[in-house]
Amino acid sequence: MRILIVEDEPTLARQLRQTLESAGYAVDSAHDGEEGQYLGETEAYDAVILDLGLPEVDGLTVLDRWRKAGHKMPVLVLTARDSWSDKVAGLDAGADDYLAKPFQSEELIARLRALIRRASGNASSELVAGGVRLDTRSGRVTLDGEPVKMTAQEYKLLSYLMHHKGKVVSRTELIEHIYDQDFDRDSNTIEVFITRIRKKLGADLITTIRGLGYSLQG
Amino acid sequence: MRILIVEDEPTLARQLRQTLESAGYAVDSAHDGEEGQYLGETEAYDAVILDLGLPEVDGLTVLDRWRKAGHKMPVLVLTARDSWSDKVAGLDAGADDYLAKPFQSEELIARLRALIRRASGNASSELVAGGVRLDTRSGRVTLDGEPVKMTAQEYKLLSYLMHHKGKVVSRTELIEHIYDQDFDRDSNTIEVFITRIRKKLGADLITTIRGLGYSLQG
DNA sequence: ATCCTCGACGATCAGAATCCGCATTCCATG
DNA sequence: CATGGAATGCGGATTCTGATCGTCGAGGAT
Repeated sequence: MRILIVEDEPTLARQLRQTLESAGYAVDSAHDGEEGQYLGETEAYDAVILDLGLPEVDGLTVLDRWRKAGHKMPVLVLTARDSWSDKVAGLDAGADDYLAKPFQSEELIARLRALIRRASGNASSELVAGGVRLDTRSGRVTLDGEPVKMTAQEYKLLSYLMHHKGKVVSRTELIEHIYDQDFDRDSNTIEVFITRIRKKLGADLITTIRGLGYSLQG
Repeated sequence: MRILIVEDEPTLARQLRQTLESAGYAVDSAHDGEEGQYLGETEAYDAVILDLGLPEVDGLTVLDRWRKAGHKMPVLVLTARDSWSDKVAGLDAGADDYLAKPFQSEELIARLRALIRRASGNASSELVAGGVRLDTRSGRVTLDGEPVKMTAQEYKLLSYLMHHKGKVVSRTELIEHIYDQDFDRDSNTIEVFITRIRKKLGADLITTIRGLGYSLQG
């Protein structure tokens, strides 16, 4: 999953990035509203963390423009503590959740997870396909009840597929959602990791649709 | 389906081509207005993506000339962000849709699909003929409810026929819309694929009109 | 009018060429 | 040492080509 952070304050931005990366997300960050708006329009994110107090273009404006342009990705808004009006305005402008600063990283991660889950239309934090279960809270994967050890990258790939069960996911889409901005687009890593996942979880789990991409059975 | 890209900026042009090709379109590209105009007049496209800011001949001029010459293919105009006047002028000159740069590839594909669908007079993204259903979004085909596996080329051919249900489609037309510029025009591939499609979906679906081409029942 | 013949066009098949995905190995990094 | 990413060769699926076969229909002969 790939996240965009729009936050001008360098310390907080760095801290956020670290938290998210160690939770297994691919992270891009923007330091002002303009850059944030641009990235949000251009790149494919599974969620955005948006600070409302920004230089150049205000956070609310950015959010509003995204929504008007038809971008539907979940947005988690960061507000100053007890800034009730900000919160209301944010929800009005189309925020999906909000969090008052300061906050604990666990809470951020939890909310983010919930956001992404809701966006993909899943009710529980446990995703199931065939004999495979993936718990997004603990990051554990089991096959027929037996725990399976996954590496970070394998997990990300599998998780994205399971979030989009039934849909045909192109290689490009996978690359866009698993890696951040600068990544060599013609490389066969995706194939390699698909192979590795199949080796661990069985060959039937992931179906290849030749020329289009991969798909997980509903 | 075959698309013409008229875009002078090499990076964007390449990126567009890649996106479209991986979505299964045949792509030609022109790097300035003159070339674009020529191709648009000469070749048969199912849609055109036209950047307004072009060297040599301006995009609007090109569009205007096409329309005056009676070319009716759907045109998706790319405008600079918030360039309201461009948008208005574009729509005046006969653009069918517009998209502000920058944009996400997914959105481009979605709009293109909508454009082509509208042009062929279909309301939904699902095309039906006899017991055969084709969903242009997911790229799946079913016969009497049963999913049928189609190869990329078979799918393209079928899709074109279904978009032009009832009309008699000549072999030349099929070649022009399924392959891009450089393709050997005297080859019997079309016949081969027609045979294969009939084998998968039943012989009655596609009628041969001797000397003219093929046709799908309304 | 009916039948026959011939030519043109379309259908089908088999094999060649090509493309695409897969596995494996290797190297870099931390 | 474990992991992630790059390079390579293999193998099967897909596409294309060329050859052959079948069929339709025009037009002439009866």
